[in-house]
Amino acid sequence: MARAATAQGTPAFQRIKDHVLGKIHDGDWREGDAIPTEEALCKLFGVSRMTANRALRELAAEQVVVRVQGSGTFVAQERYQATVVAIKNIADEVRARGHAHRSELHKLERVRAADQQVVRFGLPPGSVLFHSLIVHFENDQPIQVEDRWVNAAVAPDYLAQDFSKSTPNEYLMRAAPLQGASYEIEASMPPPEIAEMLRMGEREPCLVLRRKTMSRNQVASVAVLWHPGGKYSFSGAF
Amino acid sequence: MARAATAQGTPAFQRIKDHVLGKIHDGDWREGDAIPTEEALCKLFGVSRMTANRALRELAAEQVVVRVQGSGTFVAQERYQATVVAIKNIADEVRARGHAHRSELHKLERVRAADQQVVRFGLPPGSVLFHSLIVHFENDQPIQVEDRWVNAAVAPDYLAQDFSKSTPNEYLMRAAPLQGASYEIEASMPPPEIAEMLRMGEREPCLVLRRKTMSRNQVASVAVLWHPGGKYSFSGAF
DNA sequence: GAGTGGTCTAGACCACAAT
DNA sequence: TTGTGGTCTAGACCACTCC
Repeated sequence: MARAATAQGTPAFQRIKDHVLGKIHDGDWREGDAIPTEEALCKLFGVSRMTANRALRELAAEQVVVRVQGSGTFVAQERYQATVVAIKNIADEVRARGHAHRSELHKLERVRAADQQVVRFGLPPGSVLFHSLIVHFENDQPIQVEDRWVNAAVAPDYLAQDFSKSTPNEYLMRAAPLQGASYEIEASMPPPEIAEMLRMGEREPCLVLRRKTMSRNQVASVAVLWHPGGKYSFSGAF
Repeated sequence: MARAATAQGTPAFQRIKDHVLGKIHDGDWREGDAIPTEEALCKLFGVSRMTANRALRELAAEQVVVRVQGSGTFVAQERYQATVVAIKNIADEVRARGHAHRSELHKLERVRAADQQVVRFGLPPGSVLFHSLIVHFENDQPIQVEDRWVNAAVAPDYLAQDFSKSTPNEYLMRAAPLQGASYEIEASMPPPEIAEMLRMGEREPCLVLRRKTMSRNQVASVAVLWHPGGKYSFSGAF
């Protein structure tokens, strides 16, 4: 009987999954090894093929195994663990801590894509972009400078938003369904303007998040988020 | 017929998923709305219940919908997007860039848990910990100081490893199956010893990753990873 | 009690891989 | 040609929710 009897109430597909996970964890089946076919598991557990199939299909979705039609099912390569930083709307994040959020709008303008932006957005030169610069405060302490360029084709009403009431993030999430994003996190010394907006000392570094978001197969927005190094960190768990 | 005919070859369960995703994307079905029952989808698409069930079950696994037994299937709350930073073994990462990796071992010692460590590890005071301090190089440029404390109960052979040949990461992955981790990313000025090991200038900041890993329901390891701000960043996409 | 999802069966046909 | 996975059917019984 496969493995020590699992709880009675456990569904059959789950018992099969547990069996396979156990074998892999115990080292009986290693990376690249073929594991029993659906047919074999049917006999071993006395279930129909659909049930064995569901177990293996779910393990494949979880990247525990790899399935090759016509060939078999194999133990997948060990996955690298991933740390997850949730991208939150900063206003929600601050309020979730029970603090007051407010923001100051420093710039809100329409610009023609210059060379640098053209590269980042992958747009024809001369396309219209919107540019905003906003400082976010938590209990009247500045915690983020949000320097953002927005593709006008994706979010045409950007300039009409009231960014004292909502954040660009909130508007963009509504206007441009997020398709994907890429980002980079780095530590760097802020230029004097940024340092001043964040009321930082001369020798304090910033934690910088650069993020590019995609919507409708175009770059929707490029944001550079500056945070005072000593007061802000990204954290998470998995 | 539900929605514009999808490609002929598309499996029925996928066509149903696409239909539901389309309705949600178009705003026809909003957060919390009930969506058609399995029965209804069976009729709409002319399929058996197992097929409609698979479509909805997979959407539930993807957190697009929430299913409540006895009640119905509902559009899930919008998820916050998550950025993913892969935790890689730094040696692999460097080699993947086609560069040479080497490391220098500065410390490798057995210590008794002092107050600070006791808190982080949740261990009884006086427990045994191992401590290592290693500098990692990419093409002879220092790119990371790895300051690590390891729970001796989880990885008893830590001191016997040859860290010129493998990294603590590699050893720990083998010795202590990873259960979970929490981390924090911040920007800060390095203390002079760290700055010297990374050959950094006086006013350059570090990108610091603090990570706690769990194994067998205990804290396995606490690592503080210092990187030169200008030369190193975390990046990813989703 | 009626409606809904959770699970399962015993077949079936197909596409693809290895031989 | 044989074995494998990919998909699907037309039923079934059960647990749970809501009325």
